[in-house]
Amino acid sequence: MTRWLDDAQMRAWLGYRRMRLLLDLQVSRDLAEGSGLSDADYDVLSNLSETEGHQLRLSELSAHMRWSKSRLSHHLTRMQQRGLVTREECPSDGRGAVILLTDDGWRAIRTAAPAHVESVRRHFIDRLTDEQIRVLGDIAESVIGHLDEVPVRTPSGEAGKQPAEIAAGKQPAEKAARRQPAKE
Amino acid sequence: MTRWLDDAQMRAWLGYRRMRLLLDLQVSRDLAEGSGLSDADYDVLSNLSETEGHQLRLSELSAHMRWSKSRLSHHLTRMQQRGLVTREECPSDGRGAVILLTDDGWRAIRTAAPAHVESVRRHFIDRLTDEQIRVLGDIAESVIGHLDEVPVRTPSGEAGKQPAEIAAGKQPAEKAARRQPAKE
DNA sequence: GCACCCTGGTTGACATGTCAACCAGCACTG
DNA sequence: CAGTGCTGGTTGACATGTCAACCAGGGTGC
Repeated sequence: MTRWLDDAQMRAWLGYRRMRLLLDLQVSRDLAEGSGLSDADYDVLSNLSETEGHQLRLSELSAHMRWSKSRLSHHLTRMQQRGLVTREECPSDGRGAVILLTDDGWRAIRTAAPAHVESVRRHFIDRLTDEQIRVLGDIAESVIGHLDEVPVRTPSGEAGKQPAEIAAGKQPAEKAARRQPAKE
Repeated sequence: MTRWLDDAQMRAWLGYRRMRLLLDLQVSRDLAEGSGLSDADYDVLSNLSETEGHQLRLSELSAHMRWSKSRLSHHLTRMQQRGLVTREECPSDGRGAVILLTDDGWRAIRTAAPAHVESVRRHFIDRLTDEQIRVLGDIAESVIGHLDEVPVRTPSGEAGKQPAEIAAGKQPAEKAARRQPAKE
């Protein structure tokens, strides 16, 4: 006996789906036009830019982004060809790969960030009330909290490794303390 | 002078991004495992299933889904090979293509729907309070209302053709009035 | 040190999405 | 009804993502 959704639930779900469709489309388009970076590029750069030394093991990056290693590896190859990142051997683990943000990569994301935040504001943040922003934060926290427990689908174990942290701003860092633009 | 996001705004934006990442991943995985349908398949079938006669012009479908005609055409070719839909000439316009839901397609979505709603509930709806659901509906409405005005990016005009409608449940229809599972 | 297995990462084949070129059919003009 | 141009849709080339196979290096037991 299926428990279908009632009107309000349907409105929320369909609304979410459509918002997602339109919002992400618009924001990535703005990003790409303004900086030549794709959504995925920005995420990668943003994660790297936040770390100590602008570098991260491939596996750490993939775990945090929830990307498969394969996907990340492929994507890094392309970003590497564009000079945004480089790969280096890992000193402590012969198999490992350390991903390094290049100067160009660092410059790219710092340049892209302002317009990106502006875009996020225009299409999203500035359309919401403070109250809505607060509630949305709560909603995301609940949903994420639940899903983060679901192990990442891997053949054998290695389950829920990610900290339950939700935030962790993502931006060219620097501007210190107050986190900035970012995305996922 | 960039107006960076403050803490609450950052929490909402990053939360949204991460929720999106995890939630959509989980829901599509459930869907695929349970029914062999991809997210995209489900959307297409769902839109067709709601129409009079289970058919739609390709262009109407693409406009409503906000997919490019190219993408839709490619996807339909694959779905056609799997017997979920068929293409027919349009009687009123020699160039046109009418997309038809096949019996198999209809059966496929009706079969998939219950588990899909269940999945949406488990990972999303049931984790939220009524209040949160209401506010999320409002949020989506605002954001979508704004974005729907932005014309679909096409070489020449044909701008904002889509009705500003947000909802329009998406489900195997039938169960009449009260709309059901669905997804964008 | 060796057998054995697990882990980190890469790779190739294939699925899916994007972009631009293309083509046939409607529509308007003269 | 020829000329012109726009529209609906398809196609091929290429970008991106997924999946499974593979491989080298690390870790453990002996």
